[in-house]
Amino acid sequence: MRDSETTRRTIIKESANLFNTQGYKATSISDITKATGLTKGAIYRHFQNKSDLEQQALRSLSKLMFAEIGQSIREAGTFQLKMEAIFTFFETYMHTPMYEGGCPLLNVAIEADDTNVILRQQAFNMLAQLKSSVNKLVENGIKNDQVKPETDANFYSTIVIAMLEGGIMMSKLERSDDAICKTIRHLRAVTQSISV
Amino acid sequence: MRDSETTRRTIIKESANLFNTQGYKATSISDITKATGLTKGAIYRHFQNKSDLEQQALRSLSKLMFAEIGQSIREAGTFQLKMEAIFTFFETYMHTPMYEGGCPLLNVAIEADDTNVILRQQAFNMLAQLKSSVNKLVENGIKNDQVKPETDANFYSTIVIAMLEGGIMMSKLERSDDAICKTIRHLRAVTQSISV
DNA sequence: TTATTAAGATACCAATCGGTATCTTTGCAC
DNA sequence: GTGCAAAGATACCGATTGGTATCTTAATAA
Repeated sequence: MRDSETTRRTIIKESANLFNTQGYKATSISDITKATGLTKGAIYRHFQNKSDLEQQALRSLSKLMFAEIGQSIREAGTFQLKMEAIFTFFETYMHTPMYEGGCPLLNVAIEADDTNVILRQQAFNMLAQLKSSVNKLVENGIKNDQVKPETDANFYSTIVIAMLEGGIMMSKLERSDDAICKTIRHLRAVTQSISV
Repeated sequence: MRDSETTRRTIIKESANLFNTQGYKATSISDITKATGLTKGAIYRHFQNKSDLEQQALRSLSKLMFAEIGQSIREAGTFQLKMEAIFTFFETYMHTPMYEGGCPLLNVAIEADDTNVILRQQAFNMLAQLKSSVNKLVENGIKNDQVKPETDANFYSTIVIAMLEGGIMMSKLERSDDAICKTIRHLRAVTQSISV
C-alpha cells in the first residue's frame, strides 16, 4: 500500500499553510486538494472532517513554533540572551516561508475568538504556553541574579507578547520591517531595565 | 416610497457588526438578511455586490472609531491628557457593544492582509490615520513644551499602537481585562517618560 | 502469481453561496 | 381615487460548499 503517513503529513503541511494565510473557514477542501495534488477521497480517509483537519493543522503549526522558540532559548545562556533569542525569532520569521501567513497564534486568535470554540481553545492554550515560557525565563533570571527580584513576571510577559503580536500585525499590513523592528527595539530597552 | 436611507443605514450597521465578529468572508448575505429582517432583493438594491457592502461597512466602522477617538482627544487639553483619552478609549471599548468583535482595524488587517486587496488597502489607510494622529499629538506636545523635544514621534506612535492592538488580541482571547490593562499601564509609564 | 487489503480516485449528494430577473407593495403627486 | 416610480419580496440561477458511497489502484504476504 502507499505510504499513508507521508501523505498525511503533506496534507497537514499544505492545509496548515493555507489555513494560516487564507484563514480556516475561508479555506475549502478543494483548495487543499489543489495544493496537495490529492483528491477529496484521500483527504477524508485521513481526517474525520474539516474541523478535525483544522485542529491538527493548527496543532502542527503550534508545535513547530514552540519547538523553534524552545530550541533558541535553550541554546542561549543568560536571561538577556534568551530574550534576545525570542526577539530575533519574531523579527526574522516574517521573512521565513515557514509561516507564510504570519503568526499562527495571532491569526487564529482573531479569526476564532467569536465563532469557533475549538480553535479558540487551542489559541488560548498557545497563548498560555507562550506566557508561561516567558514567565519561567523571568523567574529563573531572578534565581540566577540576572533579573531584578522585584520584577513582575506576568506584567513583563504580557507586554512583551502584546507588543510582538501588535508589531507583527502592523509589519504584515505595511509590508515592512519597520514596526516589528521598532517594537523589538523598545522591548530590548524594557528587558535591559529589568536586568541587574 | 419607503425610507431608503434608513434601511441603507441598518444594512450597513448590522453587516458591519457581523463582519467585525464573524469575519468578512465568513459572513454570508443570508446572515445579513436574518440580522436585518430584510430580503436579498432589498440588500442588492442598495449595494452593487458583497464587496461593495464590505467596503462601506468597514468605512462606517472606521469613521465611527476615529470620530470617537477624535472627540476624546479634542476634549483633552494637554498631551498627557490626550494620550490618556486614547488609552481609556481602548480600555473601555472591549465592553461597549459598539464594536462587538473587537478592534475593526485589527480584525480586518489579520483577515485581509493576504487575500483581499481592497479591504487590505482600507486597513492600511486606517493604520496610517491612527499613526498620523498620534504623531501629531507628539509634535504638538513638543511645540507646547509638554513633550521632550528629542522624542521620536514615529517610534512612540508605533509602539503605542502595537501594544494596544496586541493587548486587545490577548484580552479578547482570554476574555479578561488583564492584558489590556497591563499594556496600558506600561504605556502610561512610557508616556510619562517622554513628558517634560 | 495471486489474493488481500489499505490508499486513493471518482461520482455523487443536499445545502448554501453570491447574484439576478421579475413580481408585488408602498407612498406620493395629481 | 388613479397613475407612477421606487423599495422590497420572491423565485430562481449556476457554482461551490462539506461530506459520503463506491470504485480502482497499488503494495505486500502467501
